[in-house]
Amino acid sequence: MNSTKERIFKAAISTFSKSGFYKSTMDEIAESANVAKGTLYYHFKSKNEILEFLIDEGLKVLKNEVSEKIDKLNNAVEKLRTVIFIQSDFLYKYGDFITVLLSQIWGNNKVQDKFREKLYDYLKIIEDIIKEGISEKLIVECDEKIVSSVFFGMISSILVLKLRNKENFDPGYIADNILKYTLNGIQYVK
Amino acid sequence: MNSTKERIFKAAISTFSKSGFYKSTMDEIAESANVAKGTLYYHFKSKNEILEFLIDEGLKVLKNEVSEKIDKLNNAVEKLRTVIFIQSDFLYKYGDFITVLLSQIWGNNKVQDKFREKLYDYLKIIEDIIKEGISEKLIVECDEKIVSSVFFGMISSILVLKLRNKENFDPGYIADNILKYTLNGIQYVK
Amino acid sequence: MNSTKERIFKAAISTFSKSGFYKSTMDEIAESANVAKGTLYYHFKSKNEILEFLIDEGLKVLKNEVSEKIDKLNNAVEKLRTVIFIQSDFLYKYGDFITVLLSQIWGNNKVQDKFREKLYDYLKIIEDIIKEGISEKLIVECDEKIVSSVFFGMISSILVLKLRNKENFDPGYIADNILKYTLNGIQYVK
Amino acid sequence: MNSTKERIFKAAISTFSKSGFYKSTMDEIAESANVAKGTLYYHFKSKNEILEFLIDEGLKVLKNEVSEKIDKLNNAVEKLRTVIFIQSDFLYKYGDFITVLLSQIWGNNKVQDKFREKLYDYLKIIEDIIKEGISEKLIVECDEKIVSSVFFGMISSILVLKLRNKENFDPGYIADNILKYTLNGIQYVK
DNA sequence: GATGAATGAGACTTCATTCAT
DNA sequence: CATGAATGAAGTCTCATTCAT
Repeated sequence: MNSTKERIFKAAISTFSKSGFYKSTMDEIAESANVAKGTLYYHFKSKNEILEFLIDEGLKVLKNEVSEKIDKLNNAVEKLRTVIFIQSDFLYKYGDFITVLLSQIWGNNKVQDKFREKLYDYLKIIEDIIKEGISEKLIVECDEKIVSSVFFGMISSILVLKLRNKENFDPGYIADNILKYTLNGIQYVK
Repeated sequence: MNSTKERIFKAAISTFSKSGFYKSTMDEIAESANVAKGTLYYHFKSKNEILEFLIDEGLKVLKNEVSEKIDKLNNAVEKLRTVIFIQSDFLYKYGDFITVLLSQIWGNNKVQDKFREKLYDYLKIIEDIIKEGISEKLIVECDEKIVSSVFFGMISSILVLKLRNKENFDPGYIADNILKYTLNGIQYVK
Repeated sequence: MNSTKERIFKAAISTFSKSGFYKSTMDEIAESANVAKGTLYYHFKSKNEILEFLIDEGLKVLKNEVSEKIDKLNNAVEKLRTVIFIQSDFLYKYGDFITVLLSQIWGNNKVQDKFREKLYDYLKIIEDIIKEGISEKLIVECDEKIVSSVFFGMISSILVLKLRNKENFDPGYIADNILKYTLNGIQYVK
Repeated sequence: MNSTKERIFKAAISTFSKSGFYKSTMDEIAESANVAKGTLYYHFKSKNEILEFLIDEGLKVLKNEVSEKIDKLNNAVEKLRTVIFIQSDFLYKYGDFITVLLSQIWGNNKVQDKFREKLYDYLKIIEDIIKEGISEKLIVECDEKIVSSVFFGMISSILVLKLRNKENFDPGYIADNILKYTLNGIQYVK
């Protein structure tokens, strides 16, 4: 990615996250990227394509971070621990991207369907870990579709927390706690 | 709420959920409500105000359903069970509303901040249940802000599931499973 | 004029003067008159008709005040003195009406042409006084069309003054001075 | 001012003058300027800003014409003579602009207040001439605020005359006469 | 590669007017 | 006489996109 395109990319994430995709204008993105409006169209076919590119890249980074770290581990519980930590850390580092993602995957039109498909690829990684954990008897028998969705829901949870507690948001603390509840449950057992 | 305003209200939910808030036009809403465009403006000041009204009403219904059922119970675990069930059922019945809500609460502009504030009112109900459970020793010591956010994240989880499995989405089954994992955790204990 | 129509009439003058004819809405007028919007249409055919009625009435009052006072005088200079004083006083009492009038008589469309025609009727009164004064050798030979127009221009002058000096606008002082300059000129003569 | 913006400027004066500011539409202006509607908004933020720009420019030209000619003269009476002549000539050349101006300066809303402020800058030039004339004993002691307002009122007078006598409007004749009456008064002196 | 003036479809909104009550 | 809910034509403005330079 050459430097102009990268500047546009970053400007777009920041702009979309601040104002949302629809309220962001090509003018804003161009200004924020310090290029002329026409330049956006030299690097991207359309505003939609910027969004698509952005979501592709973001999910690619997330998937890579997860895959990389997970491959070195050989215990499903450790892997899930890692997933939770990475998600929390990712949101800490790339909150703007998550904001854009979460604003765009609901709804039933084509673009949103496409984005969700990309998301499912990520969820499959989690599903696989869960299946592995079940067969290893480290995780209880459960519906892996539901559980992987719950893992995704955690991203929403963490973003809600972050937005609620802007000043002191500690991704490590969050991850630790969520992990504990997820593995052990919250019910008190005598 | 007189009948015209109600027709507009319903048309708006359906339209926003189908096309998203920004891609929905006042023309579409008017047509779907079978009124003239001007009539929308007789009952609402602006498109934004329709959205606001819609989110207010939706969250009010959700809060009422939860409060009503919860007040009859006197056990925090039972209450959380109920919350999960209601959330799942609510999403089954009013998926369109949830779609609109989840598309609008991320981001940092004024309107979204306002919507999130309304959401926090709902989360406070859950926080209270958790505090109650902790003091009753039915729930383990935990950070109630995090846990209540996780409970909200479940709404996202369930919507992801519903969108993924359009044909056979069974709110009872989902609720049962999520509840089990939430209370007992997913780690296998010998 | 029954009481409802009169309330509308007064509300219209005040509203038109505050916001101008085009920015005033029937809603505003109705609210200011404390009647329902439909009631306006019971008493007037249209918004334009309200304006027309208002200008007709206003000019009628001005013409009457002038005619009444002038008929008792038998000296053209005294008559002009009276015209100036009445104009100044009228503007003091009915500034809102003058504001509306002065905003509506320029331009070339039909309505404005019509309003100007009504105004010319007033100017003719002044022309006649001037002609009378010339034949009586009280006033120098001059073009009475020009001079009567100048007398009208004074209304603009006085409104400008009033708007500039909101706090202390003294119609008597203004009238005295303008009269002096008009009769004697402003050039210093040895 | 580049050529597109200038075309819009001229189209706007002509359109506003024909139909008045409020009845003129952006469509009309665009068509008259031979540009697309969007182009108007590329060069001006809003319809109001076109009006503002137009009034600024018009008054600037008037002030410049007056200042330029006046600076060469060193006699207050000659200066006033020049003012009257320029006003009359300006109205002959740029009647459309004067029409727009006179339709917009009455009333009490913000925009009109702003326009009047700009007008006062012009009146101050006249005030200064009058003060000068008084100190030179060329002009009688008088209230310069009133007299400068009267000079402005003449613009209204002349426009009334022009509108009344469309076919034969001779700015030189008008100026000569008004000047005579203004300096010497209209009262016959033995 | 980059620019930015120009475009025009289409969005939101306003508001005078109507009409059944 | 009076009301006010409903209308829809028409206006202002936005903005993604194009294209000649």
